[in-house]
Amino acid sequence: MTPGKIPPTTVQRLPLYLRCLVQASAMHMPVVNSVQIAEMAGTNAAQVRKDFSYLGEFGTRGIGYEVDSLITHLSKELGLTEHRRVAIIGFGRLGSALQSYPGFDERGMKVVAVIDADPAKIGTVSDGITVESADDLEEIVKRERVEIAIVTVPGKYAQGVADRLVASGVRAIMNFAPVQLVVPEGVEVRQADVAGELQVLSFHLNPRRTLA
Amino acid sequence: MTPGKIPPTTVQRLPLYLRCLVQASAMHMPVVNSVQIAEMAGTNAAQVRKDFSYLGEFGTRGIGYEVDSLITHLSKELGLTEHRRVAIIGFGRLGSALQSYPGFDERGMKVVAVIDADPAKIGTVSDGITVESADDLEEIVKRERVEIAIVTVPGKYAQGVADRLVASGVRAIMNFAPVQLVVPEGVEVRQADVAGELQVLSFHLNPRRTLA
DNA sequence: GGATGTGAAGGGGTTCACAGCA
DNA sequence: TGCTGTGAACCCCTTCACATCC
Repeated sequence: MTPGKIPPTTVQRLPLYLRCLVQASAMHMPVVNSVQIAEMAGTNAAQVRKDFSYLGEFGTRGIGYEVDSLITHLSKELGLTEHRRVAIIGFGRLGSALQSYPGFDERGMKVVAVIDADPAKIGTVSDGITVESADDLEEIVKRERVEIAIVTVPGKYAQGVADRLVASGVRAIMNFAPVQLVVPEGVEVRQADVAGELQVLSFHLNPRRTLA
Repeated sequence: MTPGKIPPTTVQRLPLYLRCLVQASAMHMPVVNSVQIAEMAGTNAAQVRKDFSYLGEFGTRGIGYEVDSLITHLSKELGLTEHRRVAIIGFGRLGSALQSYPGFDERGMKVVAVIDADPAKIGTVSDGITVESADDLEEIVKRERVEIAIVTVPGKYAQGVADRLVASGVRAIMNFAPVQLVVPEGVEVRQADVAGELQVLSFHLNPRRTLA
């Protein structure tokens, strides 16, 4: 198939595949087939092949996929050829936990700015990065060429922060505040709602009628 | 429609609706219609009505939905009539950030145990809860009647922890480690992968062919 | 009149099954 | 032979449009 359009559901699985392939590479497996990838990723082989086929023809019939080459392809597809420049807005417990998360660096993310509104935090240094004032959000975003923003401010401030981020040119936001952000066309938001996820789990705990 | 089976996609939206309704209640709106809910939730009115219809007939034609009554229904459906008993396994930065997250209590979750393997942390008290040893995981889970476990241990320990949780009777796990957990039928896992989410955002930043 | 509840239509995503190629 | 790549079938979810009821 000619690479052209990639279904959103496929995009969502790409990071998972990438993780599995890196793992395979670390285990010195030069080649893997779709069945093996499916096992690692917890899906089925047909799904894996279909997903990869949207990106191009990377496999060899009768053999499988060359791991390192596929890692390169996926990384390129995900825009991870160089680290993405990330800002964290809101340096509370969650924000600081995220800043020091080692998985970011390993997976193509680089935190380049940390912003908070609390004067007691502003100016403190954490992991080599100085916490800066929310007042200066716009110039910080531009100065650091921020590509992705992680919002961990209290819910009532989240929309305001998002508006300023968008106005400053940010086109990708990960929101941990439990509010639905409204953003213009062309800006991508992903919502993280831990309490909501736990509520979904809670649903399944109920002794109930079976699902559809 | 006779309540019977609820599509997984609908279940995933229930926490969102609940949040919106609580907000509407706080704004002293006694009744809302599907258009208003859709606006708050960022979906469309047909979706809202269809979702609610899986749960029963809660609305009044020509009027809309009585907010407080709908909150009660949704809470019941999500199994939140009393707080769910949650354990946090892995008291690193992320685990401790989650423990002190006020949104849990507001939304039906109660952290009843915190477990870690680090002797330096064991015995310390945080927010009224004593950090206990991972060695005692099984008895802690049973003693506290843990219903939902949040796993924030390093990736290489996550599967082992999950196995022990399942063996102790836990049937709902929220996993923050970047590994795919394998669990028996009947155990529900939700995967939180922040780096993966950022990679999805990164994909959308690429100047590229349009999506399907 | 007005908004719900719901069959029916429409659109995607997943799975199947096999053609195609090393 | 063996595994990929993919059209087609299948299934589920979303959206539409309207009958239904307050």
